[in-house]
Amino acid sequence: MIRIRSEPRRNLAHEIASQMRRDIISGGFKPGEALAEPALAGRFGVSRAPVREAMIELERAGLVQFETTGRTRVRILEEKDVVEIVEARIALESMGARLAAARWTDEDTRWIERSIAAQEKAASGVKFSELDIAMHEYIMKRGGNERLSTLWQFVRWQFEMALTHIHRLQGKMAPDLRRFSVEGHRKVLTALAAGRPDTAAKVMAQHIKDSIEWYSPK
Amino acid sequence: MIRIRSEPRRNLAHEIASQMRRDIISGGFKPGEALAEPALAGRFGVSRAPVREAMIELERAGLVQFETTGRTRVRILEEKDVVEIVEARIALESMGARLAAARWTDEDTRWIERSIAAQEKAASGVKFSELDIAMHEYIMKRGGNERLSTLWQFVRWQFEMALTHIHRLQGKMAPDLRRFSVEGHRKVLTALAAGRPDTAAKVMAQHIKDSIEWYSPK
DNA sequence: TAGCTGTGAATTGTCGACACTTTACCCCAT
DNA sequence: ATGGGGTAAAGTGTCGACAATTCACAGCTA
Repeated sequence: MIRIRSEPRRNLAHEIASQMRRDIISGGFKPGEALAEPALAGRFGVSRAPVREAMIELERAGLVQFETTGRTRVRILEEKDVVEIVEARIALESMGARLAAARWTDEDTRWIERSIAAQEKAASGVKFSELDIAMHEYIMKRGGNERLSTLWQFVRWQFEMALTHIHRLQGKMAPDLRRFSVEGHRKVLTALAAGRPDTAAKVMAQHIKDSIEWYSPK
Repeated sequence: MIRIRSEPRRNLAHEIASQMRRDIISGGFKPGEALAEPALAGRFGVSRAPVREAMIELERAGLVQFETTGRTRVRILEEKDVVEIVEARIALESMGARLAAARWTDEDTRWIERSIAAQEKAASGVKFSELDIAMHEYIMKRGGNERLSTLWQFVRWQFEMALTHIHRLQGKMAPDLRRFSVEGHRKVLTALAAGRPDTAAKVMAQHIKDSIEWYSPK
């Protein structure tokens, strides 16, 4: 297994940040919703100190925004934000794929093949998205650049948050998207397995660009 | 002028984080040095609460690292880290230049030309580096993607921190680097002014790759 | 009814305190 | 000298408190 960070500081703040992150991404907290520290402290059964620290983590991850008055709200994602998130993904993942291609092994190929197989059998759109993201994460980590992976995590969470709303807005995922997306994954794998950095970067960029257009058809 | 964020939350924590960031980048705190909260609180004349919050900001920016025991130390940058930082810069700035090329105006061209002129007249290597970074920052912001700019800021600070040590290690900056670097800037400007996204991305990547090799000659 | 205003309630920013953990150092045995 | 153990000092994680600020809302005015 691949570990990205040595060990995060294990304290209540980090615990709370992780839980809140999951809740925000899954839509448990709605965009624009105010996050008052006393309420959250009560919810988690702690004092305000760890809650405040958790909010800073979430703000840095872009899931939450501070107002000039000090209030904290769940970040609101608009059309423009989704474009930004995808552009950031392309920037980071192109480089990630480029680096990964130079270090790719047969074991990596097998991992991706298993993932693709699972994607094809995924029972739901949500499950498919999880497998999709997990595969992209694997490639990013495989690139071996911890900073790139860390930056990518931030974008990934914002992307997942956006995905939750797109799903809610558009109902079910377009059925063809999955087939189309898997096709893209196969192309990426081919480039990676061939050890072609330039090709891998280009194919990955195209794959991300393609798949997002299924969500927001212009 | 271009603003990236609406307004940061104005509190002591943010103030302290900014000051500490400057001090760490400039080498006032040495890599590996322990940052004890009581000492910092005394130094800034505040309690530990805002100091703790500032530390979280700095950790997210990668300038500081938490140990599993809770202690905070100034991050130590090794050879491998510099490579990672440069790769991250290439990923982000290629995309930044790509986006900027699509929105470039004559006014932007004039801004860069003024910057290049100043670079040629820069009295010291440090001053040159400042102008260099400022120019790269301008292009990033000009890309119009706030997330990309925010991520870039993190990498930028780490890069500046690394630069401080390289300067200290190698003494003065290689005199030819400046001429060489300015040459790269001119190529970037040409691609931007021509409104060629692909070219701008490629030239920017090459420029960053080139300029770093001057620092760490293999 | 619509808009303004004042007042009470809620929230933030910061502080000092305390228990628990980690570190540093001294002393002793070898 | 050197290494181990124990103890004091220092540091972290969390808490509750308080002043200052912001918000919500009822009541008043036009």
